[in-house]
Amino acid sequence: MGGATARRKRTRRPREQREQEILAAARRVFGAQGFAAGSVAEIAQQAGVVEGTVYTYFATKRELLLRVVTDFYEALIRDVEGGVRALRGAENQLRYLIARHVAVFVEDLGICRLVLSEIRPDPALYGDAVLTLNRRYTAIALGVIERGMATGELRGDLSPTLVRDLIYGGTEHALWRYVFAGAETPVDVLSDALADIVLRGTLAQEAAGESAASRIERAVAALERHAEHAT
Amino acid sequence: MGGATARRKRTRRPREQREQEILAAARRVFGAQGFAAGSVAEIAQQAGVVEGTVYTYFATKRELLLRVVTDFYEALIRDVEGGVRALRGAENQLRYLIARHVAVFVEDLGICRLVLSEIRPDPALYGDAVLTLNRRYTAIALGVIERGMATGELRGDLSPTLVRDLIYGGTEHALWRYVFAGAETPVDVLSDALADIVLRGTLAQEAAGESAASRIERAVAALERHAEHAT
Amino acid sequence: MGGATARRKRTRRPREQREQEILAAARRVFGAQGFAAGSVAEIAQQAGVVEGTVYTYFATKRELLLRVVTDFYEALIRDVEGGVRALRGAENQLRYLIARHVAVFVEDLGICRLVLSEIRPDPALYGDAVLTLNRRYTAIALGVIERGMATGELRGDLSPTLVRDLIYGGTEHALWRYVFAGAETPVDVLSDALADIVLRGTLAQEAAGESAASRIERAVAALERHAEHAT
Amino acid sequence: MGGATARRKRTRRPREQREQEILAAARRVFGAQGFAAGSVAEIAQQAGVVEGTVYTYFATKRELLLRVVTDFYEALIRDVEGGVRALRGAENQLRYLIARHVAVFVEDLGICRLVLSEIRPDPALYGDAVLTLNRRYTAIALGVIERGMATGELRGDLSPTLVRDLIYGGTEHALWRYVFAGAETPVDVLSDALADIVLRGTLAQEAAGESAASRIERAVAALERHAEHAT
DNA sequence: TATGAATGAGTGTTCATTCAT
DNA sequence: GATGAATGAACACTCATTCAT
Repeated sequence: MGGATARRKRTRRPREQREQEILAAARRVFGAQGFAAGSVAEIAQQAGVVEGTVYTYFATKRELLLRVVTDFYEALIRDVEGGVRALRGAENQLRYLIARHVAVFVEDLGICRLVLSEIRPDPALYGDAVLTLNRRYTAIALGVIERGMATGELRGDLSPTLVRDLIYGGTEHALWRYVFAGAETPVDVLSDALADIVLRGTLAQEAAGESAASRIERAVAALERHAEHAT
Repeated sequence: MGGATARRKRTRRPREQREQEILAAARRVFGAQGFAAGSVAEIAQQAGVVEGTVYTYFATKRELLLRVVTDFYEALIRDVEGGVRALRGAENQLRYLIARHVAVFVEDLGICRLVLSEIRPDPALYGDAVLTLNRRYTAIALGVIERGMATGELRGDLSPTLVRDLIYGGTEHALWRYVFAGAETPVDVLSDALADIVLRGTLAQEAAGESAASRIERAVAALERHAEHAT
Repeated sequence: MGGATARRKRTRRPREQREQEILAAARRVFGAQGFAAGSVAEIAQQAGVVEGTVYTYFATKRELLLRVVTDFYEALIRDVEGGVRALRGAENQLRYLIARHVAVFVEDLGICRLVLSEIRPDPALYGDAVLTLNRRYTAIALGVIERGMATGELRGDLSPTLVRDLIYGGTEHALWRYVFAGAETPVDVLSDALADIVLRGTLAQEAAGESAASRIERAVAALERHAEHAT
Repeated sequence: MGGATARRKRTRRPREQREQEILAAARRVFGAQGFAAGSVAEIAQQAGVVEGTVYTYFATKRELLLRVVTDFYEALIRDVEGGVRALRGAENQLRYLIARHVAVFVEDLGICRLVLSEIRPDPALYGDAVLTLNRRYTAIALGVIERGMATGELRGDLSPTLVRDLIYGGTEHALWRYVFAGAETPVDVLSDALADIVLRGTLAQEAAGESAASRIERAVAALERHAEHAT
């Protein structure tokens, strides 16, 4: 009729573009609702296609999920590797890595939750692909730590992998609190505090009267904590 | 044997005992497959009863899950609180807490995975009961840290909650590696190493004491950043 | 122990009395929730016995229902037969029957709804027993009508059964409106109005200027209608 | 035939047609067994589809029911309104309405039973949609009655809604007898007889005109009763 | 006789996947 | 290649009834 009701033009798009639209929709849906709860029907709808079409691009729901996660990880790794290369010194680099990890968690909470809560615990999903990507991602930190130990900037008597686990695990754990509380995450403050613990430890220096600097620092830290709680 | 279908003998047990059998089955099934994937049908089968019977003991699948988790947490808390009371000194107590956390993770991986991956992210499951229990559990570490800071045994310029997050998060992260690798977890070695990092930090001593100047600089910078946020 | 917690004395009651308690509970439950929705479990609980006990008194849920209905009908019939015998004249008796029917509907709405909505439509429930009772009940009206026709007090050219159907059906239909509206039913007014229609019909009298009486009557009826709508 | 399980050929039909097939099946099943007792499984089977297919057309069993009833009512209302328009005079129109009501009850007993016995008593089913339709249907009779009273063709001293209740209620009641007896319903005879009673009443003429005195007495008594209630 | 734990067939509903068009 | 109607197996949950105690 050529009437008002927009008769959807059978949009013929390049295959590549359609695929990206479906991936974007899947990322939104999986991020918001998780893998199990997010339905293929909704992904199709958000991508502006029909359910069956999704299956011409991705053989199964699982495969679609893995592509979403893979794409996410690869962009992240590319980005972080660049960032590390631009810095000098293990401490600087570790502080950057922690800050970046905190930031990505806050920005892409949905995907992070997806990986941690649904993919990682499920052997059927957490296959070689994701495992490899995760290793590549955390290997960045591992490299930094190992080089820091080699140069003597970091203590050499600790397991590098454990240090790395502490960084990522501690970060995630700390972030959950903000997520559950529904509070705005103080990204910078949190990153610094985490880095401090990992780098300097929690034991008081044995040497008494150590330094004016540390006393000032302690005062600042107390100030920060106070401010943190006040907000 | 010989009969086509093993006609279940209708057995009768004290209520308390049946309940425990169902709880044990639920713990196995939920631990192995998770909450969503674990079916009531399988729990019933493993408990040696019929599906309907499960519902005479627990009103919903969710309620059954919560009982499983509650029972688990309460035994754990009782145990850990006793352990901490028996020790003196923050370092000793933290080392014990880390070791115990590692151990429980290894022994009850299924339940831990369940709590971390399914209950915690889902507001419908993560209700007051589990929230309270989780707080009680992590509050043990928090108390140890705060007392350590008060006595001066631990550095007082760190956020106690962050230290706690680092302990639990780092532990969990480190353990996943063994889980995925299917490797036997070296509980003692791992516990000690984690404790070392948290307590002593990763920076080499020279670096830690490097220069008053640089530490003042960093402290001021942090102060500045924080002031920006506050305005 | 003899403790505070009232250890329920194994109440040993005469069989007859237990049966009455169960019947009373069943009447409440079926009346409030209907046959399908009312569960044997709840009836047992309200009767203060255990599910299995119900089945030592009544073989099936259906049988229990039928006893409830039977008891209800028999008391009703006994009562109404007595009432009719005490009156003289078909008109008086019909007015009484209508008023009584309206009243029982209002007082025992639950049971009436049960009979009309669940028993009557279901051949499996509406067996000989209820059918017979219903016939006995409506036969009272039938007898009145037939005797009225025989004496000439009522028009003889109408089907007695149809007149009866009109009385009962019209009453029920009119009452539903109040039930749905949740309004207090004006029992007396409604009874009279129904009786008027059945007895006098709706066609205007052919004879003009018939009577001062009918004009007054009409005015009163209009007044009533007005009041009815105003509340 | 020969095959162990009749492997259903996957057929494809225009959406509209499938929907009608499912609606027809639902009408049969709900009509025969009621809403609660009729299962989606059987509807699907009778429609020649699989259970899941039903849910691609109707979101819930309840929605399917409402469509069945809505479709039924709308066709009925359309038909009856046309019929009334074609006639002149309140008596003629009422006779037509009664006859039509009797006929529809006989033809669509299942649906009528459904509406009266399951939908109307259940607030969850008897929502706005059905309520409105039912009002539209009975409003037709109401309009006829009111117009008849206005023109003086019908007695003006009766409540129009009560007259309507008598028509519909009496009709329904009378019909149950035939239904239970399993007898062929004499539609025409029944319609005429019902109309006679409603229109002319049952009192013999002498009685109807018996005495101005007694009628005045009754009217005054009614007025008194009503005044009591009003205070 | 009374108990109440146990049964098991049944319910409506969901959704990843397939395949005729 | 794209479609979307159709599939079918699975799920949590209910409840009248049975029967070992």
